[in-house]
Amino acid sequence: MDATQIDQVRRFNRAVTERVGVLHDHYLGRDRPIGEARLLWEIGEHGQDVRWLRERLGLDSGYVSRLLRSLEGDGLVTVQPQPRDRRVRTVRLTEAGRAERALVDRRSDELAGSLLEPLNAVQRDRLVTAMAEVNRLLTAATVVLHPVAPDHPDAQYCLQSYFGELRERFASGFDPVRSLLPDAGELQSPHGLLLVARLHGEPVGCAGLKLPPGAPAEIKRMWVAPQARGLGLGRRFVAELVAQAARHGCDVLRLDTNEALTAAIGLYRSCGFEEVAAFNDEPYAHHWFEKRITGVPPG
Amino acid sequence: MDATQIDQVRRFNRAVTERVGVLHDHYLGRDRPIGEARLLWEIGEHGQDVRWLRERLGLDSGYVSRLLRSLEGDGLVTVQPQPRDRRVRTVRLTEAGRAERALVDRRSDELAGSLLEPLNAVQRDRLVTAMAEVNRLLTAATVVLHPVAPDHPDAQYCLQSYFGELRERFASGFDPVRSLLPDAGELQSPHGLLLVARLHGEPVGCAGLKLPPGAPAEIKRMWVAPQARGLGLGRRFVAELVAQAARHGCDVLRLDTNEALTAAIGLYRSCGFEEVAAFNDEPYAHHWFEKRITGVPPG
DNA sequence: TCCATCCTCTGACCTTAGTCAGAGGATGGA
DNA sequence: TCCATCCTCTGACTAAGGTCAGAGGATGGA
Repeated sequence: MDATQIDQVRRFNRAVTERVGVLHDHYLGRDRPIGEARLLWEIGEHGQDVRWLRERLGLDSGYVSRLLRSLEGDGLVTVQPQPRDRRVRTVRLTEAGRAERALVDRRSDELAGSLLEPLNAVQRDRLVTAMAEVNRLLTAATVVLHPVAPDHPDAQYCLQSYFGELRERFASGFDPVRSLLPDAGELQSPHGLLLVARLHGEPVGCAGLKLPPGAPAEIKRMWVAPQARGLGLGRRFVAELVAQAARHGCDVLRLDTNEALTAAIGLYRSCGFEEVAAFNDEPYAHHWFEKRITGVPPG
Repeated sequence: MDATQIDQVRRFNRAVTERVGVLHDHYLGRDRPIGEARLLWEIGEHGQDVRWLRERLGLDSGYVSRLLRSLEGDGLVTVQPQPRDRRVRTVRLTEAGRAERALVDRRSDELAGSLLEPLNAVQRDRLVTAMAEVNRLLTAATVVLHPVAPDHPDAQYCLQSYFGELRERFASGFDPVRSLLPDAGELQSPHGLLLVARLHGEPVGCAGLKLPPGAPAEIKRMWVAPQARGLGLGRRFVAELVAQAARHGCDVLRLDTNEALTAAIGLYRSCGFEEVAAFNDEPYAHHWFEKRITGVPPG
């Protein structure tokens, strides 16, 4: 990360917060405070529980309540107790609220249009392409990795999704019972660890590391949610597990994988893993890989 | 401008205002309101007049005054009358103010770093490249074109810069008196027009159009400031002048140019101009171009 | 020298965007 | 049935970020 890069990022931040930011508020907040406009937007076509809105926008309950009273006063929303749990209240847009939301929507379109409008076709294409790239990489940078216990709900969600996907993709199907699965204890300190990747708090991937004493460390159960693919998350998991294994004094990292997982195989190769003879009798494995990790620089 | 593009721009706006915006405030406003932090930043190392600051940040004079009193109270700035005009007041950073500004600077670096930090080297390169592209094109989209009178200060600034540049670049030098220069009246309605391009209010280019009755329209005095090159501004000028000429019922647009202006010659060719025989005896011209503009679609 | 204009400042006022403490109804498990 | 807990709401309060009108000194041209 050199100074030129930092500098470019700063120029970008300045340009974007000034231009997009100012326009954003200008277009969205034309006749109501942007707090209300955002709330109106998040309520959506089908309504939402108040507590979901609070969570989503990260606002104080008293404040949301006041914003809702204001929208209610303008006849844009109705608030009613949820039938199933009458402590919770559900907000729904009225006809007028729907129209108002459509207006906000149209203004967002106008804002986007005002950025593209002065440009010619070639420039527009380039701008949109570059924006998509920035988006993708900012999203990638927003993903955080945390070690969790294998029985944590987020871990369970990832592992179940992982098994489900293996079932679909393996030619032979997949039955966890037949596989050499590390049990919950094996992916916990001190026998190993399990990382979960989260994007905006939602789990979007996992990767386990087995650290058997006196034997090479082993990557297990690496999975990336479909919506988080293309962000370089697999590579980041591998880099992190390499660093963790090195920290535990391992000098070899290995793994087994199924021939159906072509993207994963490509990833391992490009991360410097080399194919070796079978080192276990995992019935679902077709390929075994190994990488020497001593002296691997971190990052 | 199709719906997919609009959609991508909206996704970009959302991602960037949320992520960069939130981080921005978080880093900048850690111990003082961001209004003050911005002001501190804009004062800069060498001080600024109060009225320049007001202009630059687009703030009310009373508000700026109050912010300055607050910074003054914290011992970060001193405000003194400007010697040349004692109505104007000049703000300067104190030693403490300089230190505080350096802190803001460091935090901006941190913010930029926090966006890059989770990425690997390849991703960082790509992100920085894409940000530069977005920056460039957003800047291009921020440039506005306006018709002005040739004696307007902004027009004069551009024309003088243009002549100065010709003097340097032409092998034979350049003396306005020897050239077939359209006089001020010729680039004004109804005999023609002069466009000035502005970026954040600063003039960054000009382009004139002569509309002689019964003769082809002619492009004159097209110039783009060095800091605004690479934004497609020349092409935009040409497109706008084509549209204007067409609106005045012209079906042919022509121009002459000097062999030293290779970028301009390339631009004219790629805009569909074709080289023709000399149609005037401009002493500084080596190439004459012409373009049929009837039925040219706008934009 | 006078007067209109310019620049800055102050006081009064406002909205937005919150925070915090506690009231009060609804729920669910003991 | 009771009680702790959950969810929402209200009232009281705060800071930030302004706007507006007018005061008052400085300036410059007639």
